[in-house]
Amino acid sequence: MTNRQRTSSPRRDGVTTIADVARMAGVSEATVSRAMRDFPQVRPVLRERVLAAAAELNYVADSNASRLASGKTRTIGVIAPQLTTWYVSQMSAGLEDVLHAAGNDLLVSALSTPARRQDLREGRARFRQRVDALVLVDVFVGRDWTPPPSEPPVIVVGEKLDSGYSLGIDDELGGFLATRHLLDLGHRRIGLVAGGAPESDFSPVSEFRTAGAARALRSYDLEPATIQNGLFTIEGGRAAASAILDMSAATRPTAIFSFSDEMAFGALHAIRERGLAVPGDISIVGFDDHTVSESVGLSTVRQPVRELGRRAAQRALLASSDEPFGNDHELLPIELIVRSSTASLHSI
Amino acid sequence: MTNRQRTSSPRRDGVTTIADVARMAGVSEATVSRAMRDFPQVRPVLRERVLAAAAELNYVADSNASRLASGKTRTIGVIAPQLTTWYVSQMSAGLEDVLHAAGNDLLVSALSTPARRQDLREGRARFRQRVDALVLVDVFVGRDWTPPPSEPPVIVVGEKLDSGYSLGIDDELGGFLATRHLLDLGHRRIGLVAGGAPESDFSPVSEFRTAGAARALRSYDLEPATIQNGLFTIEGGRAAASAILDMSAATRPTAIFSFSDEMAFGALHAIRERGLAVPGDISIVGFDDHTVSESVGLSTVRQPVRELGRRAAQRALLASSDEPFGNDHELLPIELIVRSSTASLHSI
DNA sequence: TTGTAGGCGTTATCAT
DNA sequence: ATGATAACGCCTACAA
Repeated sequence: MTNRQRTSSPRRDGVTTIADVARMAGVSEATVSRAMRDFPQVRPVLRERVLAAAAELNYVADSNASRLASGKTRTIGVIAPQLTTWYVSQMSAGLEDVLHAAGNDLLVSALSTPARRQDLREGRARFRQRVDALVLVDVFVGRDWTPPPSEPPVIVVGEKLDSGYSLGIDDELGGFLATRHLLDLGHRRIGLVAGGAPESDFSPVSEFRTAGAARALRSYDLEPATIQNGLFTIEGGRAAASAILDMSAATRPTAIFSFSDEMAFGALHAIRERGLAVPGDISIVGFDDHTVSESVGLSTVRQPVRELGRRAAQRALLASSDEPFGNDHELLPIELIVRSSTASLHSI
Repeated sequence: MTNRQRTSSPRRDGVTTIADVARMAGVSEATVSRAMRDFPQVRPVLRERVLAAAAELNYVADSNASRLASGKTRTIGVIAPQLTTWYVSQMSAGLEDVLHAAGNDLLVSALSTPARRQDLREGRARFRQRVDALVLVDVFVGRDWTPPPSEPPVIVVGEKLDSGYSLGIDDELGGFLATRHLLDLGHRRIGLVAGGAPESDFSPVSEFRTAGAARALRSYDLEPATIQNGLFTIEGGRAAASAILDMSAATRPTAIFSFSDEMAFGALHAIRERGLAVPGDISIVGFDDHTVSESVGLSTVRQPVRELGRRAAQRALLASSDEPFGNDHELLPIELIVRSSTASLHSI
């Protein structure tokens, strides 16, 4: 006997369900479901009636229920080491730009410890089964990594993957451009402020920028005067610059290439603290084109971070659909921006 | 006849369900559910067996299903006008700090248009039925606003609500402190760079900071020399400062109080573009203590943004539980930080 | 074009 | 302490 006559009022306080709308519109739940999702086959009359009823009742589909039933979450997750860096916040904004337009949500998480990174590698990711795709920003999984099959598709930003989808910029080229700029200005002793987690080695990003710098220097038969780890933080940049400024006058660089603008801000601080002038006493070029860089006149290599976020989102959306998942590494263009923090060595 | 014998293999590719674990551990689904959630009543032996099976099968509960069944999403949403500001990214980091520790997720969204703000006011919020609580950052709903009953509980950051829970800082005091600092240095013509959306009036934040500035000025029988809208962006700050610098020498302020550090960065740029020096020709004090402010020597009023985020998260968690929802406005301390962008008028 | 009804995977209620 | 089993609210074959 199937007369389990549904209690007509929703159990939970005042939340209207699809059944309420169906009743009010005088159609079946299926029709409501279809009408709400703009399925073409519903007759305009009915669609109208359903929409009106839904509006009247202030109805929205319970996303958990839809997800359970459909198997799609309409949610993309983003994971980054820290949420406070300029880079990550630009990236998130770019992601949100397109995800929101596509009716998807953005779930964010910081990946603080290396242990958690390990989890990720092994398929115990944070957002497992909660997202249709995962965007990894500056979480360096290793280029040979392949997401476990139990995981949602992954888009990696900032590292080139052998297989799978990744995107970023040409870091080697960026390192080359920044360094050549300094060489063109006559600098021959150039210090590098690289970045990476304290326990780990440098990040792949740093590796490539360093390689690019080395390539530029090689044409003059030179090597970096020093390489410091600035941890990609302002404070780290300051410490790194301090160490550089502590070098003896004979070996101290006349120019610094900082692998992020934020580290360059810290370096500028250290330099000024010592009463030195930029670019009078020392030149400095950054990387990113941080929103503040123009204001402080920092020469830098601009990368289109927000656009990177948008592309990543588009790719994530694609990956979350049934589309066959492409395998490639997309590169966005970068550009050297010369401002007032770099000057000819001879003009000093 | 109820012999709808469950197909024993999961329908979707390779995803293990609670049934798989139950079978492997030789217990019921209910026990698996309880063991996984650390319910006290499960015998240690069984718990072990379940956990082992779960680990073996790499099982994690499908969150949509749990949510549907339990009615709790274990997710908090945050909505802000833009995601790229320093303030919002600090806030998000603070939220994530505590949410993650509590096993909750963070859903983020930008609230770009005023229309959407209207939606929010009327209970058509973006994350309706997707989150256990909503944190509104700098989304000014009006102090008399009360969330519609159909909505999740709301925590408002940056605006004091008559009823409901809100938190922030004493903006009036902040405005007072910054302005008194300039007055103490001998400045008498002080320009304000306020903020607010282009179409709307100033934000409540700006209102209060302006009021604080006015109070400080009043003790000298003064008024602001000018008030410009810098839109809380770097570029807006630059434009606002330009407008101020265009004033005739007789009326041009000798000091600027910018309602955010980011606008101050833009202002610094505008000032230096004209070949003017800070603080030699003009003093400037900001608001926030942006991460970069120390590097550029900007005097400012520090507010503990990340901590604000943490508190908001704690409150959101509380609100999402069954706890009765407190009604108050929590204020966090602020502090004037004097650096090198402000100097005595007479030392010029 | 619309309705019927059987899942989706988990939690919660009730027995035992 | 454990096990059945009915929700939870929606979607999607399939039938009409």
